[in-house]
Amino acid sequence: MESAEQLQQPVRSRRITAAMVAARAGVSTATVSLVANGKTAGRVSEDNISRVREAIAELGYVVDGIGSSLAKGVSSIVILVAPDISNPFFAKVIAGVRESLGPQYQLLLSVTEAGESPRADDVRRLMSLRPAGLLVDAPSAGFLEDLASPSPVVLLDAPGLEAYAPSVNLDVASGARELAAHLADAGHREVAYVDSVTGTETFALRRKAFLEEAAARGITVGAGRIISTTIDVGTAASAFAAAWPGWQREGVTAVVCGTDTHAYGVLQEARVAGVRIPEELAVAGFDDLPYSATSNPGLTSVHLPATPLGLKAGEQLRRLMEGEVLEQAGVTLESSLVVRGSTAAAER
Amino acid sequence: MESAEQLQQPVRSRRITAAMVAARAGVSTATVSLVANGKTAGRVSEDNISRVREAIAELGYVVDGIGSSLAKGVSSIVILVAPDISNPFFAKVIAGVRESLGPQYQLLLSVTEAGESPRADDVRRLMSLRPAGLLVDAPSAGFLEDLASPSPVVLLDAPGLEAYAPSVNLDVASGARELAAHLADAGHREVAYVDSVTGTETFALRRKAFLEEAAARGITVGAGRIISTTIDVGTAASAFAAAWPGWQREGVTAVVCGTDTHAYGVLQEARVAGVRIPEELAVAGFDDLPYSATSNPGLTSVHLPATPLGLKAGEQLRRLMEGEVLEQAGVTLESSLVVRGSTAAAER
DNA sequence: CTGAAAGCGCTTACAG
DNA sequence: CTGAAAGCGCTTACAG
Repeated sequence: MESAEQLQQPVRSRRITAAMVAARAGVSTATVSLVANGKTAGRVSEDNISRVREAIAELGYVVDGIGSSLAKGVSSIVILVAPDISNPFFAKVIAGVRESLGPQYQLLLSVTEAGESPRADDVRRLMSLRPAGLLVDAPSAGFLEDLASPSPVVLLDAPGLEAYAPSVNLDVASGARELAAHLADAGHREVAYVDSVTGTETFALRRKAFLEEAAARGITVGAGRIISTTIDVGTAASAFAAAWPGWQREGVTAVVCGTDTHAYGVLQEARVAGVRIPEELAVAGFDDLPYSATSNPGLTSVHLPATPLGLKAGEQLRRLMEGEVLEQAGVTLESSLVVRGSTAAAER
Repeated sequence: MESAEQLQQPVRSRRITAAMVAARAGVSTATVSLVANGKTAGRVSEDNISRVREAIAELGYVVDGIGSSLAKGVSSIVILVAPDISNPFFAKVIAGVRESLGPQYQLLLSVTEAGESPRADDVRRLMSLRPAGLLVDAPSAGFLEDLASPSPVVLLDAPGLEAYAPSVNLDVASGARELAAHLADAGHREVAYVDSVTGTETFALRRKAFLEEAAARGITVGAGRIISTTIDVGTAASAFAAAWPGWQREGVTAVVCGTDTHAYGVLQEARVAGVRIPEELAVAGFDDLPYSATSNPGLTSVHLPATPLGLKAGEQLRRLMEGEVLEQAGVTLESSLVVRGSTAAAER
C-alpha cells in the first residue's frame, strides 16, 4: 500500500498540509500547529516535539499563510503606504523598514499615483488582507481620518499628525533654518522657492520653517517666487525655465527646492540656459540624495536620514505588533545642512 | 429589538461579513458571494442582485481577502522579487508594474540583501501567501530552479533564462555595442570596466557585449582592468580610487560602468582626485537614470526603459493570471546610447 | 434562480 | 500532555 502510494506522482507537486505532517508524526494537527508556532512550552512532550519536527523537515512543511491568517484573524503582512515611490529617498526608507521588520513579516507596498494618498476604496481592499500592521509615509490628515485601522499603525514623516498614531519624524525645520541662515550669511536677499505640489505636511513644514527664518534674516521671498511641481527632474526644469526670467529681473540670487530632485531640474535647466551656478544663482535642496555629491556642481542640501527613518519606524511597529507598549511614541530624527558647491559664496 | 441593537456600539467597529449582508438582503451568503464577485450571469435574479448591492453599500461590505483566498486557493497578491531596490531604476519599474496590474492585485515586495536572491526559506514563506502571480527581476538560474511556483511567473531583465518562464528583457547588448563603438570612434584604446558584484545575467551580458565589440574595434581591456563593486556610489568611488593609479600607468583613458550609480562614484572620486572628465578620462554607464543628465559632467549612458519594462511585465503577468495564453512569451525592449559630456571627444 | 452544506488550512479554547 | 471539535470568512459544486 504505502509503496504503491510512493510510486505515484512525486509528492512535491502537492501542497503539504498540517494534516499530512500530523499523520506522519502520529499526532493531531493541533500538536503540529503548536510545534510549528513554537508554542510548545508545557503543552507538548519532548517526544512529540521531535517527532513533529522530523516530519516537518521530511515533508518540507510550511504553515499556510492564508489558513493561518484566517484562524488567527490577522496576517503576517505589513502594509507600507507611500505616496511617492519614485523618489530615491524612498528606496532607503524601504531598506530600513525591511531590515527592522525581520523575515517574519512580509512587506506589501501600496503604491499610488505620485503624491496622492490611496483612495478609500484601495484602503479597504488592503485592510481586507488583515495586515499585522501599517506603515504610512507622509500621509494627509484626511487619509488618517478615514483609515481607522484595527491593526497597529506607525507614521513616517508625518509632522503635526502625531495625534493619530505613533510617529517617526524628521526634524526638517531645523535643517531648513540652517539653510536660511547659510544663504543669508552668503549675502542673498532675494530668494525663490520651488516646492513640491504634493500636499504632504513635510513639504509645508520645510517651506514654512525656511520662509520664517529667511524673513527674520532679511531675505525676501515674494508671492510670485514660490512655485510648485511634481517631484520630477524634467517637470522642475520646465517650471524653473518659465519662472527664471521674471525672477532674474527681480534680482533673485538663490533658489531653494523642496527636494533635491527639484534642484536637479533647476541645475539642468540652468546649464541649458547658461545660468552660472553658484555665481549667478545659488541652488539648494532637501534630502541629500547620493547624487547630490556628484551633481554639477555639488548640491547643497538638507540631509535627511532615510534609512534610520525606515529602521526606526519598522522597529516601533514591530513592538506594537508584538503587543509591547512604546515608551516613546514620538521619535524625531535630526536633519542637518550639507554645504556644497551649488551655494559657494560669490561676491555680491 | 432592532432599535435596541442600533443603539449599541456603532456598527462600524465590527468587521462586516457576507453573512451580515445576506441577512440584511434576505438571501444566502452564496448569493452574496456571487454578486460581490460579479458572477451573477444567469445565476441570480435581478431582484436579488439589487437587494444585495444595496445591502453591500449600506453596510460598507468588502469581501474579506483572507477568507476569499482560502476558499479560492489563491490570493490577489502579486509578489515582486527584486534583488536591488535601492537602484532608482527600480522605482520606475515598480511604477510600471503597478499601473499595468490595476487595482485588483496587491503588490507585495520581496526585498532582500542588496544583490541577493531570496533564500529558499523566504520563498517558501512567500509562496505560503498563495500569490496570484510572481514577477521576478534579475533572477539567477539557481533561484528559478528552486522556485517551482504553482502560480504564473513573469521574468524581468533575465536574459538567457527565457526557458524558465515568459520574460521581458532589455536589449542591453546592442546598447553596449553602441557604447564600445562610440568609445572606439573617440580614439580610446585602453579601457577599464567597473562591474556590479551581483551575479545577475544582465550585468554579465552588458560586460560581455561591450568587451566583444571593444575587442573587435581594437580596444584593450586587460585582466586587472575589470573590477566589481556593489551598486553604490560610495563603494564604487572607493574601488575606483584604489584602481585608478594602476590604470593610469597603463594608459587607461575611459571607464565603462555596469550601472550609472557606479559611474557616479567614479565621477565623484575623479573630482576628488583631480582627474579631469572627459579630458583625462571618459566615463559611461548603463541605465540612464534621471540624474545622469545633471551630473558633472552629464553622463553618457545606455538608456534602459525602466517604466516600459514594468508595464510590459505586469501586462503579461496579468494575462497569465486571467488564464489567457501569451501570443508572445518573450519580449525584448530596445536600449540605446545617450551621449553626454562625460565622453565628449578629447584630442588624443 | 436559490440555499444548505462541504471544504479551503489553520488555531484555539475545551474536555479529558 | 493530548486530540476532537468549533470556527475564522468565503466559494463552489450540488440538489432542488
